[in-house]
Amino acid sequence: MIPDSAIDMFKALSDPNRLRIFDMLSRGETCSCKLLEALSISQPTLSHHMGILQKGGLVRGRRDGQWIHYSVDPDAVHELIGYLESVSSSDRADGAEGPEAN
Amino acid sequence: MIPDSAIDMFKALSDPNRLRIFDMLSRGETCSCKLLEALSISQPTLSHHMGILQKGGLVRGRRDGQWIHYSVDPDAVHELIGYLESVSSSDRADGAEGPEAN
DNA sequence: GCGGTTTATAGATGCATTTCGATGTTTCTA
DNA sequence: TAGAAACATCGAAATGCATCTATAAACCGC
Repeated sequence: MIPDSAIDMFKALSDPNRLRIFDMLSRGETCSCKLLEALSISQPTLSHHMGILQKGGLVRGRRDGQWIHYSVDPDAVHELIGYLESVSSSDRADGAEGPEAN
Repeated sequence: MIPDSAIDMFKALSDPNRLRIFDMLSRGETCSCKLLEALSISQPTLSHHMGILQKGGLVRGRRDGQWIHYSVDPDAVHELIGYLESVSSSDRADGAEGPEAN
């Protein structure tokens, strides 16, 4: 079956700015200031995107005083990988019936 | 680096109907008629979605007379898996510098 | 070539999304 | 408690997207 969260995850990664953010975070925990420097978008727009990434579960924020440090949630990424692997394997685990014969 | 095709792939999978189609195709080659039966959308809408899935590279169509049979392209899926695996691993292959220390 | 079937395209419409400036809220420091 | 900095929310504008109907194009059997 398709995980409930898959749509939100794919949607979160389907925007160029968000995918760029995701990619930056994959290199290590990063604060908003660094993201703002790199992305040439406004602060409210960044806040909006971070909300979508967090709602999708792919990214977590850790408050450190005034700043928030964001990082990728590996478990969420692995969940997505697991689903894609189940798709790419020819016989699926949830009621598969193999390739069609027509 | 982010693969050029990643955005198109994520975008292709970020719609409920397209993800459902993708999931159906993962169980084996399927013709449009079956997809139309399962999805309660119009034929032009299905054609639109199949175009997006194919442009993203995730799905291929094979013409057989009047019909077109669609299937998942495993290479494209593996490319996406590869990217996500590079993200979830702590040290990345393309100029990573590890977690921040701040 | 003709009628029938399948697929693609065109045009329109309503909804969602991205983005911004302005403003509010939270948090630390003095 | 005041001020400053970071972040979130609000309201609005612009764009994008999913969906439909109508129509065209491709394909097959006769």
